[in-house]
Amino acid sequence: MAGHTESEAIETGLDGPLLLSERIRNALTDEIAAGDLQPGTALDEQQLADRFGASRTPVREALRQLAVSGLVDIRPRRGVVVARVTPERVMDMFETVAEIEALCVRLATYRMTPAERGRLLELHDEASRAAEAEDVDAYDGINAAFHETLYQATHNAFLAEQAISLRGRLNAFRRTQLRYKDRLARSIAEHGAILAAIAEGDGETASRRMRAHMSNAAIALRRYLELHT
Amino acid sequence: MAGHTESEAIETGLDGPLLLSERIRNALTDEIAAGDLQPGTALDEQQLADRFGASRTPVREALRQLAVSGLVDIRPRRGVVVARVTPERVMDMFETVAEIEALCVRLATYRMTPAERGRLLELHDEASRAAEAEDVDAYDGINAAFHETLYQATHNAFLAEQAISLRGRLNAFRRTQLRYKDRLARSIAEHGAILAAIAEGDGETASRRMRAHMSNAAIALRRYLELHT
DNA sequence: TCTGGACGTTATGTATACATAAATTCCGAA
DNA sequence: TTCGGAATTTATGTATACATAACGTCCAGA
Repeated sequence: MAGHTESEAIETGLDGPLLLSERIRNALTDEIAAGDLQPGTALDEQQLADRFGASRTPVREALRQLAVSGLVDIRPRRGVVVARVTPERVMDMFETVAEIEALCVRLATYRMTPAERGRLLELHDEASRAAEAEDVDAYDGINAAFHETLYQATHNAFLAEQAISLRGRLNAFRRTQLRYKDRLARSIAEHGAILAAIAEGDGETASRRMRAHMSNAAIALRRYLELHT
Repeated sequence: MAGHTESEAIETGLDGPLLLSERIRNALTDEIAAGDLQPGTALDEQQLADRFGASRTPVREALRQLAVSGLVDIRPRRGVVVARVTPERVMDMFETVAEIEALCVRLATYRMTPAERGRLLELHDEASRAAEAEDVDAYDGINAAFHETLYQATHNAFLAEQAISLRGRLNAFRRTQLRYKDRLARSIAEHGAILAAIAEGDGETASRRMRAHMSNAAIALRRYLELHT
């Protein structure tokens, strides 16, 4: 993929060791995504600087960038906190991602190369095996690859970037959910149905099925949120 | 609108005078969007600091945030330049925005309140009058309001934010284009067709028409790009 | 004249210092 | 004891200073 990603606009990926501010940004992103830094947590600049063995300057830069991504809230002169999102907002995000995914599938159906189609089938097989082995982590990884392959197959680099970015932002808030055993199997089945529609070249059907697929995940998520808040 | 916008995550909009870094960010955003700062232009930190009567620190913060938004490219230790986008990328962006708009219209059709529907019709009338008066600037403003009203009418605050943000990013690159007289009239007609579908509650048709509407604008843009590059 | 490398210059990346607004604490009055 | 406000403290916002990598220049050699 020739297109430059959001992050590449800063990192370039070529110039050897990352800048301090970049390393801090990545670390904080990971920690927020993993839930190590829970929503509402205050982020003290000096404290973070000490932790990373840096001064406040690169820490500040990292925090400002995280704010643009929506991962933290900055209240001028009142500090930075990990963004606290309401369940309604999470559902809004989920619906948005679902619609974007549906959109990507539709475009991808009409534009993907045979190689990309093959890659999707391959990933689907891998996912099935991971599901049978009940290896949830492996499934998660393959699942992400499946979706990202779809994004790339739209042959719209910008859209793919947006989709990846959105998916990442959602991940940051959907903690350790969706580990129900039957959800995994159903997810596989739903992927299969989507692939079938793609194989027939029916982008509209594929799109509808993807929306339903994401919607099912959202319903599971809503149940989770109602239980654990 | 209760939802907090991307930028509000930083500005809050309540705490009186904006931070220096915010003012600089806004100013640079406007200048890039207006084309005063052309793609490829190198942005010297000290120079900008002098211009804004500030030190390098807030300038740097502003530049980092612009990089996350994709308005500038930062190459570590090699400086900041206004993002140079290829025509292909602009077309990718345009297609993405078109699909998002189509998506918004579909959701909005099924969810908008009578008040929102009335507001759309009102804006449509205003736009018609501006078009007849050939007041392009007024039309631009009303047009933006029309689209933003549609975003809000999805009743998905996150999606609305994304749509506004994407539209803004596209604006930043589509210079002083689309001033063909007939394009304006056709744009009005297309809006009318979209509204008609909305009135009938036919979200799918409204969505298709919006996609076509944006596609027409994209075609005009492509012609412009091919001519002026 | 052209190529290549060393040197000097410049701008970025980071650290530190200072100003100021917000939060906290403490004290006095009711 | 409780409430209100002033003083103190703390952390953010900004400025400045320093280290270093990238760039340009200049000169030597072919």
